[in-house]
Amino acid sequence: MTGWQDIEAEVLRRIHARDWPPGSAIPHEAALAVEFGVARATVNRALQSLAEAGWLDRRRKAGTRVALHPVRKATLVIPIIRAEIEATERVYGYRLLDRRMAVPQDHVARHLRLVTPLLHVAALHMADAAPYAHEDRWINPGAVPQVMAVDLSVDNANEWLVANAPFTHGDYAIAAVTASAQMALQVGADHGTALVTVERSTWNGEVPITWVRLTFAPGHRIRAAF
Amino acid sequence: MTGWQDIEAEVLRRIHARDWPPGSAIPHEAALAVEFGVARATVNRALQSLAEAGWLDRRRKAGTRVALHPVRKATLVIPIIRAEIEATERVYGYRLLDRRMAVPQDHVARHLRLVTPLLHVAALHMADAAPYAHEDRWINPGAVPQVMAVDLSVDNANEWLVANAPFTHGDYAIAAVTASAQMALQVGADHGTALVTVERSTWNGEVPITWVRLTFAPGHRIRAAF
DNA sequence: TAGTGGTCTAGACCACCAA
DNA sequence: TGGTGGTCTAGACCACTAC
Repeated sequence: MTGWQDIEAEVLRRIHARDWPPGSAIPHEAALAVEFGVARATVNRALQSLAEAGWLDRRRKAGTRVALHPVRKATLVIPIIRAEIEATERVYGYRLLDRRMAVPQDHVARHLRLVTPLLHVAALHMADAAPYAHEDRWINPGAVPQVMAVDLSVDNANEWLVANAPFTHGDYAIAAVTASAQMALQVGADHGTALVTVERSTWNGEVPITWVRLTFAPGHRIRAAF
Repeated sequence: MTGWQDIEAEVLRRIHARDWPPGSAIPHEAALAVEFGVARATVNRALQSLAEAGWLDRRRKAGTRVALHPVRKATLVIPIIRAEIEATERVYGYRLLDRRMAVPQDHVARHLRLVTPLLHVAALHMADAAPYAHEDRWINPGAVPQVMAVDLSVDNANEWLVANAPFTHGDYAIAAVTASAQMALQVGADHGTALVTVERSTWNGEVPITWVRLTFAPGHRIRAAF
């Protein structure tokens, strides 16, 4: 009846109720284990979960304290664009705009720490035949040589890479840009409209895989909950 | 020598190395426990961690499989603006622009499910005396009556609420807007510039606490790693 | 219904670090 | 240096669900 999630909920209740105000120390694990009538490992599991969520600060010997600034974290899911569109009952569409080997622009080269020619891909993702997002991508063929043989007018790079290019980590940046004349045309916006962009790069250890900038159609919102 | 994090690393290595390709089943906990020479609980800890990170799909009876689409999650830290600015060695500044009771705009009222008058606050956050972000906030005095007595020209609402208004959850939306003439003036942009906005609402159980929209100065980027 | 993951226990030892 | 959290173990029972 008393699982670690019950204990987590009760501790969180006490934090919210200010029984244990921010900055204060809470009883140590052994004491809570006695109070709740469970093994210490069970309390430990609950408190670790709360610490990971940012509610508690735990240090050996110093004990456990309620976080002063509950640093909440919102989790952004990095989606497959097709899935994101189909989740809202719309029909996904895709069109390849460009595919060529080229030396990357400075900011891409610097970010990926590569100056060799890369595979450049431009494409458009559509929802119910309306533009959804423009994709501007550079792929490192040194990391995924097989990509050169893929017909990217059929398989889109987004999905092919997810399925075929393992990565260990990456980074993510969201910004706002004013639509250029060309981009306005692509995403169905008026010239000068503000658009959301997401830039992402992924790595496999020290090897850069790809850099991509998605420019979304006007009105796009990136949502998260916490 | 063999802790759960070592096992996590080894499993992740096998996933990256395609020893266990996406979609394939991996050995069950008991088998891995034997292979690594540890207790099943230790293997369980490692696999749970990987499942939470999105690398594995686990279901009772069905076993554990490598995720087909490694749904990576980027973690957005929700910052105290002062801390964000001071982290880059700049001097934080704050100016209250407006404070009054008012009936909220439609979209705010709908979002918070409240039609009563709320406390409206407008303020400017600065970094080294340059505009950093404009804050447009509505606070529910029914949830935090003490806020009415706070001198918001000294204590900024952002920090006061974090320290004094416990919340259980919230939501988050990022968008791009074209700077209005007035907003352009506030954040030091040209009229028509694209600006990043972040809208956030927080709740304490069923009780809405506050809705806020931050409009950042031109060029602002929201970053995350994964 | 049986196989798999989810969790609990009681005890133990260790790592860290504030006092 | 002692108190605290971090982790491991061996065993157990339970919950879920594919078959």
